[in-house]
Amino acid sequence: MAYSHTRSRATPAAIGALSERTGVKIETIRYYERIGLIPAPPRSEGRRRLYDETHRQRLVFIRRARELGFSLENVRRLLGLSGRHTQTCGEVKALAQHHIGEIRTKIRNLKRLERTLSELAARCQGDAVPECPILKTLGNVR
Amino acid sequence: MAYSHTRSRATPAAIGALSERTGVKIETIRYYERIGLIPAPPRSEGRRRLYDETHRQRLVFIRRARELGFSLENVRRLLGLSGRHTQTCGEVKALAQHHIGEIRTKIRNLKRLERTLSELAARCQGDAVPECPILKTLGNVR
DNA sequence: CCTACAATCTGTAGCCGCTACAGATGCAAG
DNA sequence: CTTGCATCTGTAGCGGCTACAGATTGTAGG
Repeated sequence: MAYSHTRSRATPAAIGALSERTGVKIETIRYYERIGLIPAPPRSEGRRRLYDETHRQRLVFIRRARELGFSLENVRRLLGLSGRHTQTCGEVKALAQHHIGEIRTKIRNLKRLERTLSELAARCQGDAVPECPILKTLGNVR
Repeated sequence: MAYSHTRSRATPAAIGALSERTGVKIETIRYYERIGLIPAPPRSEGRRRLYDETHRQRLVFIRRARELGFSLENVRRLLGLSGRHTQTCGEVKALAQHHIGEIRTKIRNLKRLERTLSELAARCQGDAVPECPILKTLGNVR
C-alpha cells in the first residue's frame, strides 16, 4: 500500500477507471475529446485510451466548472486562461461575473414565473368550479 | 370598418399573418404542426396553409403556456385537458403545481450556484494576486 | 400580360450537452 | 479456450427550435 500514491501517478488508467475517478461518464469523456475540450490521450497496443494524472485533473476541472453552470464554451475559455497565470486572473473574474449576471437574470425570471403560476394555482379550486382559471389565462375559450 | 370583426373571423389567414398575430415564428408554427401540437390546416389551391380563428387561439394558448415554462410535452397535456372541462380542472392544477415544484428546485439550485460563484469572485482580486481562487477551486494545479 | 419581388413551400442540417444504441474488437480470469 | 466484461467507432436521438437552400406561388407595378 506504500506504493498506491506512486502507482496512481505512474500507471496509466483506462477510460472506465478515469470515469469513476472523475465522476464523468465514459461517453462524455469521449465526447469531450471529440470536441477538443481534452486532448486525445495516447493509446495502448489495442487502441485503448490511456489516461494519466494530468487528464484526470483537467476532467475534474471541467466537471466542477460545469457544476457551476459554465457552458462548455466558457469552460474552454477558462481552460485556455488556466495555463498562463498572474495576468489572467482578471479575465477569469470577468468571465465569472458575467456568468453570475446571467444566473441572476435566470433567477429573476423563474421567480416571476413561480409567482404567476402560484397565483393561478391558488385561484384554481380543483373540480369544484367549472371554469378553470389556469386554462382561462392560457387563452382557452372552452 | 364595421366589417373588421366579421372579416377576421371569416377570412383565413396565411402563415405570416398568423405568426404576427400570435407572436409565434413561422418556422415554429410549421414545427408545431410537424410534431402534431397543432392540427394541419386546410390549404389554398397553391398548397399554402390557411388558418382561422381556432388555430390562432390554440397557438396563443401554446405560446402563453411556453412563457410559463411548460414543456411541449406538458403543453400537449394541457391542450388535451382543455377540451373537456369541469372534471379536468383538478388535473390542470396538479400539472401546474408539479411544474411550480420544478421551478422552485431550479431557483434553489441557481441560488446556491450564485452564492458559490459570488464568493469565489469576491476572493479573486483581479491581477493583483498570482493565485486565482477561482481557477484553484476548479481544481487547477497550475 | 409581363416582370419583379415578396411570401410561402419542402426538406434538411445545425445548435447544446450529452446519452444511447449497434456491432466490432480487446483483454483478463477461470 | 471460452466466457464475459471493457472498450472501440460511428451514428442517431433528446428538446425546442432556428436557419438555411432551392422550388414554387401570389401580388403589385408598369
